[in-house]
Amino acid sequence: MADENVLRSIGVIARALDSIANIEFKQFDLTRGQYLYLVRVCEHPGIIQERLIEMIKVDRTSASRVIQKLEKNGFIMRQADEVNKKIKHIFPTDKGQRIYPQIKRENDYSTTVALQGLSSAQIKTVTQLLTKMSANVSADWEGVKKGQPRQY
Amino acid sequence: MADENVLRSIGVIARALDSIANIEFKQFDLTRGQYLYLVRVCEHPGIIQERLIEMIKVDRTSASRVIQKLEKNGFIMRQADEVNKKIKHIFPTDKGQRIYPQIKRENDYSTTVALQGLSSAQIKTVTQLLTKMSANVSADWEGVKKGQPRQY
DNA sequence: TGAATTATGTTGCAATTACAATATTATGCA
DNA sequence: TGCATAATATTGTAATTGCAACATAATTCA
Repeated sequence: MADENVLRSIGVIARALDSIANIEFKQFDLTRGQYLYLVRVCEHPGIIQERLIEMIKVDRTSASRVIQKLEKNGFIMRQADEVNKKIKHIFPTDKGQRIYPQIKRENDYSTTVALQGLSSAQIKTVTQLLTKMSANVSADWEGVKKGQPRQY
Repeated sequence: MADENVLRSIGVIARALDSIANIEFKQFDLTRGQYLYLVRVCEHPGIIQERLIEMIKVDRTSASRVIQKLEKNGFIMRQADEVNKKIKHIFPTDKGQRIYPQIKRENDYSTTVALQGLSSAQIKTVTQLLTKMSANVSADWEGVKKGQPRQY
């Protein structure tokens, strides 16, 4: 079944580029996994933890710890909501914002590498299809994380 | 830059489906990450660790430990090479082989979910493009893992 | 209106992961 | 032919990760 290679390729690309990014961001004092959160916080200042979790599909306990660490190390800061005592808004600090262009640059470079040899039309196609696939798996992830087994 | 969404979608799909798989394989006494190795060993009996590492793009120390654990728990067995004392061939045990159909079934189901709404032509296209992208990032991964910084 | 349920975030604990260093063996080269 | 280099795998260590349980607050519902 050739279709299975879709997910295998996705897994390989994700692991390879994640590993590369973690290694490359060590020079900015970002430890494993931190860049993933920091870049989203920079692009969505004021976001709350729950929205981040939904956006990037990570475990809530991992997110809690990474965000604590990013705050401790001065990359982000958290602000309580004025009305809703349950949520805290996350903002990048100056230090965090200064690193954002490097993360963008690395991400753009990795994208260039990954897309090498693809035409503009193919890039557009693969982008659209992956966006759809991402949306497709989203519901299953939420359900399984909430303890609802998938039936198959 | 819309192109950056390619890698973001890939990351989301990979994390979501990996998390789902780890949760679903707990019932087969497979712990986090183990299914990834076991399925490849079942499909490539006799493979050596180095080849597995290249195939799935994981850290060699992680691979060493996961394989040890899989052996300890009776899913695989290792055999020294007759000629080359440095390599060990990895085979699935009966126990390991019995779980293979379940891993395949889960993987097929996840593929079905991910590809929902895509036509056959689109599936073929995205498969081909992802295979190419996977090959594209492979060289960078090997270089960076060997300590060679990327220039950009 | 008050209890039940859901939402958001955190902590204890144990397992996993990866860096750095190490060990052993095979291969390359002068 | 012997030394240097590369290849394959492992271990010590510390950091990260996720399950299960927990805490607090908001929302739902009878």
